[in-house]
Amino acid sequence: MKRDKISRNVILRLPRYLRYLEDLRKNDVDRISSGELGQLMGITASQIRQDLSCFGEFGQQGYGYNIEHLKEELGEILGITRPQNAIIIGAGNLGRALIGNFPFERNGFRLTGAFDVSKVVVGAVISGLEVYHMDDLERYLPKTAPDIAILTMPGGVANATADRLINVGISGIWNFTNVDLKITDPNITIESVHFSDSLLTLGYYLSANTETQEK
Amino acid sequence: MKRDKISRNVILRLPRYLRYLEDLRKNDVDRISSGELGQLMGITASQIRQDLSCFGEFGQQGYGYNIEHLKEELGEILGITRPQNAIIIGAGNLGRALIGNFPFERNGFRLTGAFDVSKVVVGAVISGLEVYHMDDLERYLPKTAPDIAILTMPGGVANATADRLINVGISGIWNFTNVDLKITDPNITIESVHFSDSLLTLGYYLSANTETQEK
DNA sequence: TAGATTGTTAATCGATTAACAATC
DNA sequence: TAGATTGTTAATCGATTAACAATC
Repeated sequence: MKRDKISRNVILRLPRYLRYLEDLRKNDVDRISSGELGQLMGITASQIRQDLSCFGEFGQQGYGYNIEHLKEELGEILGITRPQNAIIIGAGNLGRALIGNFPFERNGFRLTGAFDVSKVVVGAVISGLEVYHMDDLERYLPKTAPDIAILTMPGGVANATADRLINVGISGIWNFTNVDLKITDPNITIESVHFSDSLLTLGYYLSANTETQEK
Repeated sequence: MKRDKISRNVILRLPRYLRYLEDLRKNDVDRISSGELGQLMGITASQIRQDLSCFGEFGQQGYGYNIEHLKEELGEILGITRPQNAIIIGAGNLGRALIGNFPFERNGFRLTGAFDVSKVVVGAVISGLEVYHMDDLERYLPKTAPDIAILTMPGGVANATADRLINVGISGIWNFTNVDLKITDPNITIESVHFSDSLLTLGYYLSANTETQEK
């Protein structure tokens, strides 16, 4: 597959496609045309067809797309069918929120362990998941067998922790700290969720709107 | 200001600029050229100068940018200096994580209340913030005076809740639910943090990498 | 079959990068 | 002053949209 050349913009739209398809299936809709889906999502039919054509031919002329089928193809592309193990570093409020509520399985991941440095949480079991001490990372490698790590600890130690995790063989990081990880290895995939970047953006548009109204 | 035409791509980079400038200030750096900053951030000097020129002239030929000054200008643009009131809807794990740990003040917001529907949390005080019942939203409007609402409740009720909040005068939403809010009013600003979209993206790149290696 | 809709090629639009005169 | 670096205009690159032949 010539996945190398597919632009990030396309990739970022795939999960949204999947969400809409899941919704449609829940409402017992069987098929949809790119035109209808585009209307639903607020984008052009062209864009949908272009995006999907990066990965194969999933539709049928005169019919559109079979939703169940397309949903499965997208799931395949996004790796949902090949679950990866994840460990979570930092069992504070955010870590616990993810452990307790986030549907990892439905997104192609499996939580196999949590790590922290605080004596208050180490040894605890949160929603069935054991919390180990960060010092024991290596000891629990056979048990946790992590493919990726989720960083929910303070940003100050994020880069040092990331380096350590990469050293033990992790290949991806889901980064919730408010720092850009300085990783040079191109084989390590990093996805960041920057809460404050998002909120600042909201702040910008709020201010911009206010100014417009004042005129 | 002709803010209307500024592309979203530019806006999304502003918080990142601000983060780097704050870091530099912490390290007692006073000035920086677009070339140096670009190197640091992994983007071109041209892009930085283009982005900033949307908002004004903050640099000086032959010198570069005064970091403290630019930092303040960006803060101004992002509205940090005009704090907005925020209420949080949903005092579950994620809500509590935000209440307890997120630096709202530094990002131009002030938490004035939390709302939930569960008897377990209503009436509680979390990190100094009172949790009211969602039924009492209107009653606490004078006290909370919200400009925006943060949605951390289940996705199923997100759209109904958003409508209700807009009815009581909110002008922005920071959406953590995994649904696209169906809001038609163009004066309402919505910023979403879609955890699972982000994780699915990570899953895609992990799969793509594996395939490449297998070749 | 006729109508609908795909996948894909071409045209357009917008965003990023390069270049450079202005000037600190 | 000479060197450095800006803000901005022009050139390039990439992404989105439009168009259409192929075909279910």
